[in-house]
Amino acid sequence: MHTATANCQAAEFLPGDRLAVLLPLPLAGVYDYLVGNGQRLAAGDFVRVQLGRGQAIGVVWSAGGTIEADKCRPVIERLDQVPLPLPSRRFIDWVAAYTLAAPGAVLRMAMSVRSAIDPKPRQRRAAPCPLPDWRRPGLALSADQAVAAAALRRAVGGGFTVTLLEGVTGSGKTEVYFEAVAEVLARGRQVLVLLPEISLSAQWLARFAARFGAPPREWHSDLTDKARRDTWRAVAEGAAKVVVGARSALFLPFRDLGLIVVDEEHDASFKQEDGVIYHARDMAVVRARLGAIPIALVSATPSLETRTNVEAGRYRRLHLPTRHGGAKLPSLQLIDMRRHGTARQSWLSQPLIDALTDALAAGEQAMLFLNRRGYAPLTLCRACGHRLKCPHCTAWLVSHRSGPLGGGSATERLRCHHCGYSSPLPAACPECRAADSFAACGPGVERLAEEVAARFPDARTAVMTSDTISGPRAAADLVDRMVRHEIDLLIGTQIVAKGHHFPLLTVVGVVDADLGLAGGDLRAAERTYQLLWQVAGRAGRAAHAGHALLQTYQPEDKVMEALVSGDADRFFAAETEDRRAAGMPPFGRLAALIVSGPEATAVDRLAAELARRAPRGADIEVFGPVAAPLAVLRGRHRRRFLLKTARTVPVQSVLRRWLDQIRPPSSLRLQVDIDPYSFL
DNA sequence: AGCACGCCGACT
DNA sequence: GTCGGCGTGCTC
Repeated sequence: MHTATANCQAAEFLPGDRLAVLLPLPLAGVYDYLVGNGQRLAAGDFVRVQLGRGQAIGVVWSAGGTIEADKCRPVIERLDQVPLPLPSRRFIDWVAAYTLAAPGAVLRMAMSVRSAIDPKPRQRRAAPCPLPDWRRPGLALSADQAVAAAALRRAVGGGFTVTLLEGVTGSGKTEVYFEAVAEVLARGRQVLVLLPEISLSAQWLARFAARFGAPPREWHSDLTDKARRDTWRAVAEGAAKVVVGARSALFLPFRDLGLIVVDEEHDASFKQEDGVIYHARDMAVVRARLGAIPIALVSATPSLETRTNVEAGRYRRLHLPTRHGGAKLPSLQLIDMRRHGTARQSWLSQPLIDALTDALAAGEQAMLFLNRRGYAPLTLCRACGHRLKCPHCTAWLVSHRSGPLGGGSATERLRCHHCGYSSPLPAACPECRAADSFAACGPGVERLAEEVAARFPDARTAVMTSDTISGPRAAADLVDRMVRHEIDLLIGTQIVAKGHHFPLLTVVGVVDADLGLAGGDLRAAERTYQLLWQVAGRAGRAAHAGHALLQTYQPEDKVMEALVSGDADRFFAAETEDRRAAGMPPFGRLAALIVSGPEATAVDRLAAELARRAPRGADIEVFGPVAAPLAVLRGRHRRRFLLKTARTVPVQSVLRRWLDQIRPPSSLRLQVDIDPYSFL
């Protein structure tokens, strides 16, 4: 572990000194180098060093001394680049220690833009960007909003605090935290706003520009190299004042960060599931603490973890209980599918059809939500019952009948949603050779669109999924078409649940409200509640009353009852008690260990060895090994362990002691997931 | 992550 | 007989 950063303030390293350089590579630790003649170096400096036969750019981390001086090579040069600030360095160390990732792998996330750091790739100076103007007046705030905004403004400049800003959909949370943003800008410091699915937030960007007269800097995977380089440098130099980004923006080298906002803090996409596995919301709180700055967690349906922190007095809570501008929350109605069964090849019940008919007749818009991409989730052979499966994963192939951009090309393809495998529908059953024997089972959004087209031939419909949206522009286009009422009925996956605002949308139908409840992981109920509440909240955000209709086969389920009653507090209180009783997070700790490799026997052998050496203790339980639910993924066989401990157990050192005894053959991978959210 | 070294198939 | 596949191992 490398946590030596904090004690060297502005210590200078002089020629002949040994120093530790962190390289943005998944190495076990820092590498030692010598300060060369005429060099003066300090922690945080970007330096070019020799590594093997080649060169690499790294960051001076601390004093060296782990390796004999005669093995050390001199630093080639110090790069003319703003040094990586201390809070960023401490954050990298902290994340590495917490996630058990190599520190260099974490640094790599902070140095993702080589061309911004290395002067060798030619680059022109970026043109200056217009700055957000905090002096512009904001929208008029309601009394509730004004109280919350004043409290958030007071938090700015007051050191580390965590504030939950909770408010129903449409209550104007964004305008409230914009006031805190204005306060930070007035003080000349920087702001980071984390959003899930940044590429789909054109409406957020428009609101920001309307409030501050200039766009924020964006940070996400769809950026061009040039935009990425310009923004990275502007953040490092302090010229970029507001950055809105996906989770990786947390690792930008902010020169003087003054506030972090995590919008939709409950959103599961803040959990990074590959590479360095971390939860951006939790790490954002750590980043705020290390920077001694406030952080606001914003949500209509805060996570159970955040609610628990509020109850324990660790976080403060600001609440916006009503919709802004007098809009009413939608009515919410369950449709008991045991009574309102549908005809075969049909997924819309009569009450939902009636509601859609009424909305369309009134010139309003409707939305159908089904969290399943493609045409049908399963294709089977009518002759022998064979199910078409992915050759590389333990998963059914999903049939897709639309072209990649939603065009209705007639060719049917089968796709694996886990590995990207794709093939045409075979001419005959690979098992029994029967021809033309395939039957599509169950609905995806494409098939739902087919039913809608048959039932509402005059309605203008569109399907919104990651398959029909190729990038931020396509998403914005579709949202615009919806806002301009060029679409009557929008069909979509959870992409449509995100914070879009459609004034004419009055009816939301959830085709399969039970979908998220299967599988029974510890957050299934919570997640389903949050998702369905968010989807329902799309309805009736302006002058018109909204109605949400949820088709369910288990209307007596606690989630469904909570949604109809609107009593979120009681639902979360019950969930919290369940978690407390079971010693589950946030009252206990979980870590997952996943062994994977191309050969099942080798994977099992390593898993057995891990099981033999599993940690024991009063407050420690180890479950496994078991085959992962996705037993084979991308051709790799997978076995899982789950480590469950009391809150007081230092789970990282337990894991380290466990794993240090084992040297896995290089064809096998051992993945640690601290605080797992996915149990696949 | 690169970039080596290292043993087994199709070519000038 | 070589050129070259990418499997494993190291870089201060």
